[in-house]
Amino acid sequence: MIEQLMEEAVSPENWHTAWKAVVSNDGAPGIDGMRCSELVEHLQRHGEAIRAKLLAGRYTPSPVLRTKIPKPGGGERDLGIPTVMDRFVQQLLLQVLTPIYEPRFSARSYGFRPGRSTHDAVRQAQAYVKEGKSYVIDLDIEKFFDRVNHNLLMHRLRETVSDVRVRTLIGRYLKAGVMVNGVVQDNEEGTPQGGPLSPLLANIYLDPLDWELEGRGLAYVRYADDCNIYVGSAAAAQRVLASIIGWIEKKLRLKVNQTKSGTGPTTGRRLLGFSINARGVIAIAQKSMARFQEKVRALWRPQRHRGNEEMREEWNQYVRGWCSHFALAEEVRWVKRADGWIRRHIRKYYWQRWHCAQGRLHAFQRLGISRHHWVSARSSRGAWCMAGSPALQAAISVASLRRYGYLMPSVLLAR
DNA sequence: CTCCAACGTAC
RNA sequence: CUUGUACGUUGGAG
Ligand SMILES: Nc1ncnc2c1ncn2[C@H]1C[C@H](O)[C@@H](COP(=O)(O)OP(=O)(O)OP(=O)(O)O)O1
Repeated sequence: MIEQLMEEAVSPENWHTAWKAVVSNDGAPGIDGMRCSELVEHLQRHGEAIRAKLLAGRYTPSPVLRTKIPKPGGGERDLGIPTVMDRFVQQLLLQVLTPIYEPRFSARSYGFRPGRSTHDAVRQAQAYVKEGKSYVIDLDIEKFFDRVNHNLLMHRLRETVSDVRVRTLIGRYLKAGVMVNGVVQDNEEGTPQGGPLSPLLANIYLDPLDWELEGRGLAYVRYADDCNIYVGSAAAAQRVLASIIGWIEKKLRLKVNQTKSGTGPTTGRRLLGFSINARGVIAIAQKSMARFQEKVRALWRPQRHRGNEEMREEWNQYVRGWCSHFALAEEVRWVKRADGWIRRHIRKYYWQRWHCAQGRLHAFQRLGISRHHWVSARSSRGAWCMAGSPALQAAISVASLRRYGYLMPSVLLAR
């Protein structure tokens, strides 16, 4: 059964879902310039030949296309974009390897895994803090995907994947090379940032780290290369940090990113866009909040070709998505509670761009919301906006977020 | 539960 | 012409 993994990979059903996945992503072409929309035709024409090559273990992937994108924190990310065909083949492998590896992975690993979310990871971290482990060792690996060691990874794969064709194909993908400015270069390490299989390979590569941490009885969560270990004291944190860095460099042959990694109280350190204080309250991390504010300002900048209704719609869909992720944070929960309360008392809501502080003040006073729960007119300028679904829920004062630690609900006039 | 579209976040 | 995995929100077809 496990000997015929490649047969399973090229089965009609797997073939079809892999094709669906690549086409629905609708990503950019690789070095051959073939678009996702052209994949259907290509598979109809060469599908059988490709299937035969895969089964014979004679398929050779193309190099990936090097594209640079800016990272949120500054710096550049080197993407490696495989051709649409190679993304399809990797998708075939991903779909058969995932059910094999999923049950073997640690329960504390959350990144890139089906059925596991950032929320699950943060809630687990919160549980640790509530147990009194309010110091964290935050480990981040330097250029993680780009530095994955081929030999080590292939050894890992040998332990669980018996089908040689699958293993050699993965090996070829790792060594497929990159095209930079039209010139193909060899690569001796790394798995491409942009390969459908890369996230799974990354988890396979870091799997021993999970077992090492669990073996040491440490309380931790891991999301891709971002590993957070929770301990009860600053001294323990320092001790564990040094020891784990050594282990990672020796056993995993990876460098720990010294600038991103460190130890400290959980308050002020960020985990997946959140921060957790000593009492276990989850808040929006400063960096994520800053990004949000930046985006809000851009969204609200008046533009000629953009009408008011259009702006409002754009804003609503952005905030809906944003709030769905940060719904775990206390600030957003507070707004939602306030919204429920406001809904019960007011039928009509109003969307406004510029401040109208007096009107709001009166509205709040009529509603019995006390003064310290809202913002001064000075700090609110230009920053009032509506949160949530088109039906509206509450307004948020971006300017006051950090000062008060909560999102401010605001209510408004009739339409 | 599967699939389609739009959008958001994490890495 | 910005790739990938995963999760989530809204809407739609079964
Ligand atoms: N947009 C993306 N597309 C594809 N892969 C990504 C993307 N973002 C992150 N990854 C993958 C590849 C990264 O090696 C890995 C960890 O991300 P991240 O820690 O942000 O950067 P990095 O480890 O490559 O560099 P560094 O940590 O040194 O800044 O997750």
